[in-house]
Amino acid sequence: MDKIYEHSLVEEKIYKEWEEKGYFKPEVHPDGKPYCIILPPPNANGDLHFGHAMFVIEDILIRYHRMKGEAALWLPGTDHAGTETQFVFEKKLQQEGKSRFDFNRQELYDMIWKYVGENRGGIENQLRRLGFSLDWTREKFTLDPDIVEIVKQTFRKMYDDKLVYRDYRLVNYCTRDGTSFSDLEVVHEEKVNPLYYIKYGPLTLATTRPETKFGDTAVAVHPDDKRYQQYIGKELEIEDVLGKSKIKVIADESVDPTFGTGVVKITPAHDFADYETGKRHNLPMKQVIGFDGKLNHYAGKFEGLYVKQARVAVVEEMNKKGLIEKVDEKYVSRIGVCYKCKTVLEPLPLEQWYVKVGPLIENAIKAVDNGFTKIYPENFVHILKQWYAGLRDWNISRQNVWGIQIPVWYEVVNSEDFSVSFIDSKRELQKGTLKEMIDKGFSVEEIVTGLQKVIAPITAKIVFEEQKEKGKTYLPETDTFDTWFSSGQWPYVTLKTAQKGDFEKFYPTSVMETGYDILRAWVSRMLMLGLYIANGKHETDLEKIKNTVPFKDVVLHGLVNDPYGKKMSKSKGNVVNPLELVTQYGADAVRFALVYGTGLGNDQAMSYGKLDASRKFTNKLWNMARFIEMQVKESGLSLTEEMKHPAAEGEDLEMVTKTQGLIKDITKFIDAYQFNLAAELLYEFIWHTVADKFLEYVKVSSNKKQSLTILYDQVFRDCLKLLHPFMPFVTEEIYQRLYPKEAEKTALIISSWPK
RNA sequence: GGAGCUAUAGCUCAGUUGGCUAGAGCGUUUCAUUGACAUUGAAAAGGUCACUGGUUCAAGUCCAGUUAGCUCCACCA
Repeated sequence: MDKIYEHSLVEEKIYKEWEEKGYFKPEVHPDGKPYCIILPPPNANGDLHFGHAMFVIEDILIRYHRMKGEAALWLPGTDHAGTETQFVFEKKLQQEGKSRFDFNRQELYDMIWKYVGENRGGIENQLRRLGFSLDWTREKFTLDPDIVEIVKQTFRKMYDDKLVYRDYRLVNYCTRDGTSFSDLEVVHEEKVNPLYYIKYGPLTLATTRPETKFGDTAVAVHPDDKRYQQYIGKELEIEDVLGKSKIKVIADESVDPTFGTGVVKITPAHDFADYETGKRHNLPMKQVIGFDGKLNHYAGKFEGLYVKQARVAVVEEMNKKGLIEKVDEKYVSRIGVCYKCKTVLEPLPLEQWYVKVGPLIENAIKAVDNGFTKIYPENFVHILKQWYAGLRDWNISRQNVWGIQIPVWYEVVNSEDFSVSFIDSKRELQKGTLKEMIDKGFSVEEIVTGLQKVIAPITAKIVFEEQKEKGKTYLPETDTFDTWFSSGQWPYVTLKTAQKGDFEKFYPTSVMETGYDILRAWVSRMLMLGLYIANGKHETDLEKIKNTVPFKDVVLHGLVNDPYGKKMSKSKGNVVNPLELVTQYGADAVRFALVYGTGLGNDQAMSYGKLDASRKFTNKLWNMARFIEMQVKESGLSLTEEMKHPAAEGEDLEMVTKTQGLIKDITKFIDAYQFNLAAELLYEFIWHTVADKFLEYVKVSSNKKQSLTILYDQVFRDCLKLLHPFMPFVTEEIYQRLYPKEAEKTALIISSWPK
């Protein structure tokens, strides 16, 4: 054996051997108890970041259960990550001087497919380099045809069960990315937004958004506000930027009399609160901002200006006309921005698909309350339930191409009600109502072929593919599902499609291990959707809920930050590629450093100190093995023959007893998801009890042969096994060298867990 | 506005049914050693476990409150 452990000579060779011999497949223990973890699918749009290395926790669990003789399945996969991937890809297009408006849906989809295909290989390579014992023969992708089919069926079922519906309401819309978002995806930023006090006839009101005034359909005051009693219910005639106009005064409880002047303009089409107020008072919705972020014809001479420009222009005009009483220039408010591109989101009215969350949440909470799904650390139960409690219906429509198209068609009765955009056969972008396009001479077929986007009226009749009747005209829904709608079904769809019989054997899965940051976005959705699809319907029977949870345990790890404790992000330039560290320190050291010294669910700062200590530990282990090998040869013991266990006594017996205690402790810690304690104890025991004390004792023992045998044949082998889930490469390499005869039969990875 | 997390050695952090004489890594100091070990070993210094109360035979650990930092959620013009 070399004097120094050289991970670069070992890791690739060992991983290849494991994989080729099929050790990652649950079939190595065909009769074992099923144990299953589904890998949280990384986004297939780039490299893994360092946080992904935390999947080591899953590998520890899988290796441990595999060694216990269970049929352990760790199923890999990647996620198409609709909005994010399209964002990344469009940036790339932009660099080439193109945009998505140059392509029809199919062309764009095919291009992204190719791009993503290239990325997926890189991700797989990273996961292998970290030593993850994933069953690659079962790898899945969220856009695999069989998965897409199931996701569409789920939607269909939910439609029949009235758990999804289409509605026309305000959505958070990014005019740059051209898509809406769910509430969860909106990021709020604090910004200085001047507060303008504007005269509306005899009244003055305060607003940060004067440019939306063209969409006002009322002004509101609090019903008890004494200052304005004489106006309630009246229609005011006011002088406005576009000349004289009329506006109604309503009374609504939601108005805060202490804010501004106690008067507020109501713009139902462009403000969430106003939308609600508008519904209570039956106010018309007047959309003055388009999906391109520009003002439309209602804005008169301001038509065509972007919101930002329009605000300046409108204020200027109002100043000229003396309509502005005062301006609070320093007013700070929090506004929603796009989580990807940081563009200010516009609340815009749009026809969208929603999931009715009530019944699904009810069952998810039952699963958690009854302990059918347990969450570690426990405090996340409260976070989850609190989120469920305030959850509104879930907008699952995304105006993206990259994703699973919502599988419905709309019957065209009046072609004036439909607006379309498409690339015609001459590769020109066409936009307008369906009627205008047909009048221009385009056939419906040509339109559908080059389609980019259809907006169907909320009243349109909805049919599925096979329900289309001959002689009628239909346009497809162009929106795709929110990525979380498909990944929310991940445990179900993967096991249904990976290999025949997997679902029956492995569902419900044993553990879902992921970062706590996606508890709401992902784990919560898997619980909601998983219970529903596994039962095929909304089920209230507790026994059925128990048997259909997508996972029995949820284990949440913390974030890995940069060495200074700051969140790693591309924009800050402090992202560390896990592969660089694996190359430098070895996979075992990287894995160990991530687990050592961090309690479950706590964030950690990446630490070069811990990496170094871990790497030294691999070297220590290596040299312990080297010492044992030499001693065994010197003393005439055999490396190939099974030894007879001598009756231990004295120091030897004590060592055996201590090792047995260690086995109990490590087993207990892993079962309780206390990986840090297991790692710390192993480090302490192997280095300071075995190496510093017992190994030194063996050198001077009066019965050296017996002491050495205890060390070689009991203590050290057990240590290797206990350490293997944490440091798989170095332990396997040592095992094969030190115990060649056993290793010939069963590699360490599939050997038995010590008892 | 609501919730959660964190506060322990110079630094980074463990310490999960209360039993601690409070630990690790790195750093610091002293000594030893070419040894199985890009060293490693033996030892040392260093902590009123944020603060104040409470429960208990016993509190770093449980409870209440205070302070500070971080994070998340909801978002009113």
